[in-house]
Amino acid sequence: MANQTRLTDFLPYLLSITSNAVSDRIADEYRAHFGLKIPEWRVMAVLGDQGAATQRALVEATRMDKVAVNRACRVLEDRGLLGRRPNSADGRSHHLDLTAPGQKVYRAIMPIALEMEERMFSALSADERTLFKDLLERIRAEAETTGAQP
Amino acid sequence: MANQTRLTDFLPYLLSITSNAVSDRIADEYRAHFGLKIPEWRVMAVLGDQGAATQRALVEATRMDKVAVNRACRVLEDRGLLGRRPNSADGRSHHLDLTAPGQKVYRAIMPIALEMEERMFSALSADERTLFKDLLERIRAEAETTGAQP
DNA sequence: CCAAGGTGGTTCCTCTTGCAACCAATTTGC
DNA sequence: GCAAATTGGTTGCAAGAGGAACCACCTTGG
Repeated sequence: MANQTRLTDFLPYLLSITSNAVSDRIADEYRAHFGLKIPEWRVMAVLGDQGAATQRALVEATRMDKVAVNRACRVLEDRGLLGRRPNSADGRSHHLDLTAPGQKVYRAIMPIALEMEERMFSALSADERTLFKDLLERIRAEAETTGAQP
Repeated sequence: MANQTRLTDFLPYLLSITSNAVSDRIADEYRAHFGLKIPEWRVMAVLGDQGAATQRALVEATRMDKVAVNRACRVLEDRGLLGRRPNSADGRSHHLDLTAPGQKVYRAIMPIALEMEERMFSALSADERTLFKDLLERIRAEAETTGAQP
């Protein structure tokens, strides 16, 4: 076992600084290419992949706060990348979907996103990436089980 | 290869939400037990392990912004957990170190921190943890090489 | 039906975070 | 030995994130 009193050996610390390094790098890229922030990119990714959704559905799909989803949607709507249509089944919400320009941007982003992921994780083999995903999933599941208590 | 157009298959996304889940969980714990935020805890961890240091050294050790370090130190100082002594070698900076009460808190925190890490990563075997650390290191190195350009 | 409670969405406010400008002290170059 | 550049630290500001309160609409129980 390594010296477990060193900050640089704490897994949560390593996880945090690695995640930050990757996020910063990616945020720069999205902003430079498309003027999109990460929340906005996430919303587009879900809509482009799954098609129309309500904000509620987007909150679940992106694991973001509903306020963050709302803001991202409004920005995208203002830029004409996203449209709202009344939800006949529920007057409180709308169906959100990419507009034609939105889909165009989406199709332009995807290759860049994949290429960036490729570059970012080029240090890992295909097997290692699969394993890494699996480890992350298990850690997250564990971290989320012991939730906050009122 | 998995469907690479799903947000939930993107490694940066998985990394981000996992890191957030772990960080939130840990932040709750530190606040509940000691009223410490993560930046403050990191400073204490480094000082407790390495002994006295300047803010500059803490910035490097914790990979936090110098402003974050400064604020964390001031909070700890106000609580009497950390002391400043003039740096005879450089009048601009001070040597910061844990006070006696600070060391007491440090010794109380460490077991809890280790136990929390243990609980959080209990889904992983010892080998998997080592591997996970290694993967994180490689990813971070890669993400940091391609830095921002002016 | 209609009152009470629940839910999607929005706004407001607070707290945190990071950058940029700044001050003081030190080092470097002439 | 002093002006210029550098560095450690501090302050101020502005953007981001998240919580709580709120509105509009829906659902359920009497």
